[in-house]
Amino acid sequence: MIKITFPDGNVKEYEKGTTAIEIASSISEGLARNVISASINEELWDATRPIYDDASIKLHTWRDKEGKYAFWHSSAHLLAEALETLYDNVKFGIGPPIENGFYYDIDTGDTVLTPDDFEKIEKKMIELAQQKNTFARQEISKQDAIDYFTEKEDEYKIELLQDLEDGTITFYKQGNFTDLCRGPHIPHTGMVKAVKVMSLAGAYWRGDETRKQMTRVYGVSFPKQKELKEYLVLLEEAKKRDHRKLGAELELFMFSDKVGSGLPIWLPKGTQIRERLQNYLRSEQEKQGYKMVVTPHIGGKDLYVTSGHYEKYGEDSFQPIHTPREGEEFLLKPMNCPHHCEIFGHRPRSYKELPLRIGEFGTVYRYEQSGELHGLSRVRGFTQDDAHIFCTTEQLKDEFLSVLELTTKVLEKMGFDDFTAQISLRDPNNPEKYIGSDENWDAAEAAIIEATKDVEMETVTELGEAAFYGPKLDFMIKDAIGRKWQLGTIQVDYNLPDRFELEYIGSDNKAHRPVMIHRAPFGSMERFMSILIEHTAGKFPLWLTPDQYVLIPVDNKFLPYCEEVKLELAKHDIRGFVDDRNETIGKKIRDNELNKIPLLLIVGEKEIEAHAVSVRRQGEGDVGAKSISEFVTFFNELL
RNA sequence: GCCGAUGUAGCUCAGUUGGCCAGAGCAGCUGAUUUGUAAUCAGCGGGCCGGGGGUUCGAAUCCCUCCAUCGGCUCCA
Repeated sequence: MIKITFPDGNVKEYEKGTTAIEIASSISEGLARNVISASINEELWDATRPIYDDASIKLHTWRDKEGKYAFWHSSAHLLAEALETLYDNVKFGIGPPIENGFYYDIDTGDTVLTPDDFEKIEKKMIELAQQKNTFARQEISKQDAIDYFTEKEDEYKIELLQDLEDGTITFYKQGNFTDLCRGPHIPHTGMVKAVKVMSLAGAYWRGDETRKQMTRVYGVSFPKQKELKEYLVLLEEAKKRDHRKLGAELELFMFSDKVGSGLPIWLPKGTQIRERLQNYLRSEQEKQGYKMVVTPHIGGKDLYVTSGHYEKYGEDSFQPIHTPREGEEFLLKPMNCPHHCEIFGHRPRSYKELPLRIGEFGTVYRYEQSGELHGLSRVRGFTQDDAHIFCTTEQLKDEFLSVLELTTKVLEKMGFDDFTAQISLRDPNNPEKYIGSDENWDAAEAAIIEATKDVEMETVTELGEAAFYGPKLDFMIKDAIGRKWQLGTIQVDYNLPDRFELEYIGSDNKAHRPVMIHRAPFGSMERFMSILIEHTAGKFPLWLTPDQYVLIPVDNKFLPYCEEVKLELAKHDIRGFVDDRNETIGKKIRDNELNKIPLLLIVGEKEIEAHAVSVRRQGEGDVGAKSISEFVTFFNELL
């Protein structure tokens, strides 16, 4: 007998060689049917793999990440099996699960796959799935494995095998398809009830652009047909919310070939929103003692030689601007930090001035690769809601706390209430990758960890994701339809203060080097705007939206009353406009609904008599007539 | 930057064996209509068919090239 420990601490005895599925069925048959994989002693196992020793167990189903990954991973094998059945000479790279589904990188030889092939592939996958083939796990020696793929002439698998250690290699076989794989897999293919081949893309073998480009086939699969349908509806919804589409429709921003690609132009309505966001953040920052500055859009080449950016990015950036004076060169600024370092170093600083918080809505230019550009979320010119905090190591934690507080407050104000923080720390195995003393790193990492604990923020920690100059914290938010985005960031930097030889005089009357924190709650105005548009589907919070109401007269002879109401509302800081077009009321309502104006105020004879407006909320319909003062109260309650 | 797809009016899209003056709806303009909660009617204007080069008697349509956009890859100070 072996002892199995459950996540709640319960211990039960089972026969040696029992499987996770059998353990599940000892709890309930329903659970057994849904078990996909299991963690045995924190290691991912097949649910069908016999357990011979005492172990802890955690069962995974479709509901958890591990279960989904095993499910999609198995689906990737199924995809490979289908492709091998349908096409000759297909060679396989890797086929992992991803956030939403799975892919398989294949070398199709002379065959070219097109979207027209998707249906055929899906059908074959379902046909194979219905055979309810098990995923048979087999431990195999390295040589036997290489022999197998040599005979199959699959050089990609052979290359993968070269990097693996003998004794750790396993094959999985379902139906007629055998793959090199660590597992785990679902108990049998029959669990896959719905599949959709999503798209094709090129991807380099092993992510190396000097190597062969393979065809990456993306797919997604589900245990129920209904879930596939729901997923496709979600994709449709995401398409409707696409900020590039809404940005054009609502006239928030545009691009121009003549101005250049990746250089967004903010239109009046977009600008209004952007300025309101900035004003809000500015006032919150002022409460926390930030000092705003304005610095030029360009800086002398030496500035970036000092910062080290010239060496690192000079080649791939916008090239220097030359002047009539020989040898004089300026660069478009790719970040604000060097300018802010110059501000700090401008005169002697006392410890009494620290922490010194210098903020700027600083516009920067980076020559992103052409294939990277994407709407507002990846651009070549953008404005960071930047600030740099110069402080002592001892002040780090408190500064972190106040940045966390600020960011949390700001995000909640924008309607993002689901967010976590990712803490990126050093890779303990590669200490040489980082600059700065161990002491400083330890202190900075501890400060971040303690600060997030103090505010009870949910965090995930990634080792090795820190920048070479310091650890960082990134805010990850979940939007209205469940997608995750990375927003603002807080980074500790030991590098730039060093390079700029920044110093302050301590209470001991000696010079000390300050620590620098880079932080941007929004990240950039552009990127934040893109996420905000998709999160709200263009229905911005009332305080932020360009036009809060539109006045629609039943007949244009009531236009003077509209103007009167508009003036009165303006006195209460309520902004909007009168739709004075020569159109029917039905048309005006339709157009303004589509433009997502939050409040439609309809007025005619009746309203004029009662000094009122009939209120219609966007997307919700008529909510009845209100006197002007009632409307003001109603409005303020909506804010 | 790399792979693949796409590019026709402000927007959404028709338009292939290469051939009459390149079409529609919406938007725009003009006029009529004066409207009570999601599209009033009529008329008009609008296109170097992404740019350049080529093949051809003839190119939106075929070829080359550049640019942009989209989906990925790689990248993101």
